[in-house]
Amino acid sequence: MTEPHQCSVDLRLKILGKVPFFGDLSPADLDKINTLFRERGFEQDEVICFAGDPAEQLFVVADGRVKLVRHTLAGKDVVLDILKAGEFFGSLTALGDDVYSETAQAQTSTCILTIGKDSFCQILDLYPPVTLKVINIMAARLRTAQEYVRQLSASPVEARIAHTLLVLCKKFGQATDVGLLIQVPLSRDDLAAMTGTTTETASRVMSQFQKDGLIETGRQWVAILDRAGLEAISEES
Amino acid sequence: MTEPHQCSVDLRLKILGKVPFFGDLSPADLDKINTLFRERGFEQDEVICFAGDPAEQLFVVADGRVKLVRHTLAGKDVVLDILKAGEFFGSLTALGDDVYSETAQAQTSTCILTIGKDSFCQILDLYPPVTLKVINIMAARLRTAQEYVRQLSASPVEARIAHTLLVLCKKFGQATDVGLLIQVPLSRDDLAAMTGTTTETASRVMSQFQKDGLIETGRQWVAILDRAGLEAISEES
DNA sequence: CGACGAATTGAACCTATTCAAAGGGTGTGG
DNA sequence: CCACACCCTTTGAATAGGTTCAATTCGTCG
Repeated sequence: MTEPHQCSVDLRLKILGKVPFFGDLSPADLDKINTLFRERGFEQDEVICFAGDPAEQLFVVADGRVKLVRHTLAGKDVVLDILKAGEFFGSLTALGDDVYSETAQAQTSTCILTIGKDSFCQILDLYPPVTLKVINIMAARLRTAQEYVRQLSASPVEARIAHTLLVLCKKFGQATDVGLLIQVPLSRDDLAAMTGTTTETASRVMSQFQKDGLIETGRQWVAILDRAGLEAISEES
Repeated sequence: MTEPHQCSVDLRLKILGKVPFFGDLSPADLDKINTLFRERGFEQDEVICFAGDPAEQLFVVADGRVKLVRHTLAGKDVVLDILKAGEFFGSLTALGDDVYSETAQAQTSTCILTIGKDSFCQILDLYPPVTLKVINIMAARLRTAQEYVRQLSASPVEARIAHTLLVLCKKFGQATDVGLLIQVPLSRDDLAAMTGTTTETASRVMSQFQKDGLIETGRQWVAILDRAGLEAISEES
């Protein structure tokens, strides 16, 4: 059931074209770049790379969902982001004795394209506009992380969960007859790890949201009914 | 007393050479780049750029300390970082409808070098290695921000304050006869805003640390006496 | 249908916040 | 040079928001 994904060559090209920093390249260039990537499939819950391992690869999600996690000594994990097709993770440091700073785990069955950091540097050399885009994306991610910090510092749990739901909705939302369904298997545990709280508290808040008619939710799924309502809560404090 | 700083041309070149992404350039190149920068002085507490303003400049700290702050609706500020000479902030997005995501405030009297984002893009065009370095620095900052997130999510106040003191010590510490003195005017308010807590709690924790012989502290200053002790606390949880 | 993992709910507990008031160092003006 | 005022800091007591631990219910997959 959860067989590792495989992608056709066509799909690979399409995915690489969707990667933000390759978007503007010609098909010929994309084709050349494509040859530098290898492909690997991962089953659900399988770990793609471990925090602390030497960082030698850059990964691009071709299909599926990937969860970026930081571990703590006490075993309380923190989920930093959930990625979809076209997004990348792993080593972005051209050189240095670096290790992966977070663990990447397949949240669904997944297909990943990988490239060695040397090859990636070659690409940057060959296509300067790509480099600029990479900087822009890094800047955007930095801003997101800082916004995350602000929320953790200053907002109560309710607001953080509401905000997280909205972010997920924007990224993974799909209109259905039960509202905007978030296309990610999302447990209370995951949600807690994304908002810096506990499973129980996440559950309580979600129950309340459901009672208030803001969302519809069940085992590993969430649908948003009232975006404006969630926005109001997310701005509390 | 708190006159805006001015820098000599020599100092400017020295500072620009210290900026991580210009470090490897030849003196001639540095000189050329220098002409693209303007200089501005700021007094203590003066705001250099406001969060929300159109982001058109990149700033480099030439002298002094600069505090990066995010504001919340409730007026509870969050301090994201404190910068010293050679560090940069402001617009790093080459293009787009962007605004500054945080307010930058002079924590001491300060000299700042500024460059328009177009000029900065020119530099990136001319010196590809600079671009790579920028990516590396962005990656490092992203990692730092994510570590910050992890701490806020998973560690108690004591650990976060201990950790912050260690980070500041590493960056601003100077050996004196009262221990490693942190060369930044640091109020309990600032510390609270850096660790996502309140002034009162920060004060209590600092008092306890002092009682335990870990630090020596007073009005707007801190010295570290026992690094290992703080490290032990920062790893709690 | 049965069993396991996920989600819910309750109650006690605890950390950190809030509100309030008092103490101290610094720098300024008389 | 001293005194006052201001701001930073400290401390206390009450409160609240969230955690923890434990038990139960629910949903989904095999």
